[in-house]
Amino acid sequence: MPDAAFQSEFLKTLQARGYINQATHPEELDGLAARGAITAYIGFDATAASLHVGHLFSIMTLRRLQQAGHKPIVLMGGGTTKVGDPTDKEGQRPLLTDEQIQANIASIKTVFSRFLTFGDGPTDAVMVNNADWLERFGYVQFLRDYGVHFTINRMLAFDSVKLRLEREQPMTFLEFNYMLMQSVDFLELSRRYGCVLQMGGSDQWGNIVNGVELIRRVDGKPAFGLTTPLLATASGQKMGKTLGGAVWLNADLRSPYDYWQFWRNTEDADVGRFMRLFTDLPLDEIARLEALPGAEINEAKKVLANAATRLLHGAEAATTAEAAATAAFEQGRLSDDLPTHEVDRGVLDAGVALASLAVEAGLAASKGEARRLAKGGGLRLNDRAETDGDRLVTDADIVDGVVKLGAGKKKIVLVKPV
RNA sequence: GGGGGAAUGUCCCGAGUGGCAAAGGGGGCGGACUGUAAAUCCGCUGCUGUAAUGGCUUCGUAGGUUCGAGUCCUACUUCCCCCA
Repeated sequence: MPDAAFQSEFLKTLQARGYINQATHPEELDGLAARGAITAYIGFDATAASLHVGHLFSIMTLRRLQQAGHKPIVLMGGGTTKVGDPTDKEGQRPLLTDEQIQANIASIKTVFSRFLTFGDGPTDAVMVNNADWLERFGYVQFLRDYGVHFTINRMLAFDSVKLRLEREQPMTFLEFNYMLMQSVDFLELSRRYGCVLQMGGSDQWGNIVNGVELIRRVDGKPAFGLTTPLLATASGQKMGKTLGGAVWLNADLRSPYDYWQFWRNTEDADVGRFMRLFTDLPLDEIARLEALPGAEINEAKKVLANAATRLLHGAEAATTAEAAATAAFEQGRLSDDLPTHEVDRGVLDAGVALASLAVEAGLAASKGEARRLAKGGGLRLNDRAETDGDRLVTDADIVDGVVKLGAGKKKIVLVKPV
């Protein structure tokens, strides 16, 4: 992106906070956004029961849009999920059934209301499902209406397709059509809502540009695309997977405490960038915090964790999570708000192997793994490393009503007899 | 339609002579050092079980040969390349 001085509040903010990777016709878009409210959308496919931290980038982009006085559209990919986006995947993934997709959409939906204000007002967010139009086309009609606007020559040149071909990996005709469907989505939203902008991750550039061109060609209407940078940590790792699995946004899959911990464990070099992207903290405050020297940067990480958790789970959950973390890590105390696993009192009366208990509590995937963890000194029982995975855990190990299990330094589960 | 090649530890890449739970790497997890950071070093990374030898299940699918099959044979599936 050129360092063009944007006029519109929206683009100024995006640029200042580091959301922009690429944009089509940036000056034109800026002018439009400066003159009045625009409508923009981002699509989300329903491939899992929850979105994860990687999607947060997109969600926050929509939030910025609304904050700047524009109208966001959340597009659920009920139709496109059935086809499967070939982008960045080496192979085709198994096709989901209608029921799975419906269930996923229902589960995903809940998260958006925390970041966006929905309603009927001019800048209220709306949620739509592309199954509403994509599933209504007849094959011949679809080909005649839209197929004529796409050349194979050009489609083959896009990265999503080119990479597959270069790696000699199969790309089915089904997936090949994803690009058309996404383009038609944009056209459809342009017609229904006067949507002029599609945003997305940088891997979506090809898909987005196609939509922009389709609208300009078919309807002669203005249309723009804007992509966000790929989200990676400063040390180059893909973001979103830490401490055992994806960082899901739904609370039932990843507790607020874990979510808080995820942000608390941010690398030093990422703190400023993440605060700009994932919190509403003012820029000058962020600049001050990220400049904290040495270990003081940990204060900034707490601010980040609090702000990010507050956005997703609410202020109360954030406070609770911080208190639990402070107690556990800084004071070595227990807090009821740590993740808890309940067991029958009888189990402890009889005694249960430590390894089994660790598996039950979710600290290890199998007993073998738990044993290895123990042997490596990574399994702790009431804060003492326990190298024997077969050691029986009994009533005698209950301290203050719970047995405290730890895997590594950061994962703690309280086992509570009931 | 004909000919040739390929599918490996359910995270990925990838070596593999009939004795193989299967080299190596990435990733992940754990330990040390630190600041709940990064970098670095060390260990672990199929399930299950013993103090320990063990048992079970894995190399595209299904059969077969063999004391023994990832490795050989047959059929099938999928993919790649060449010819038509």
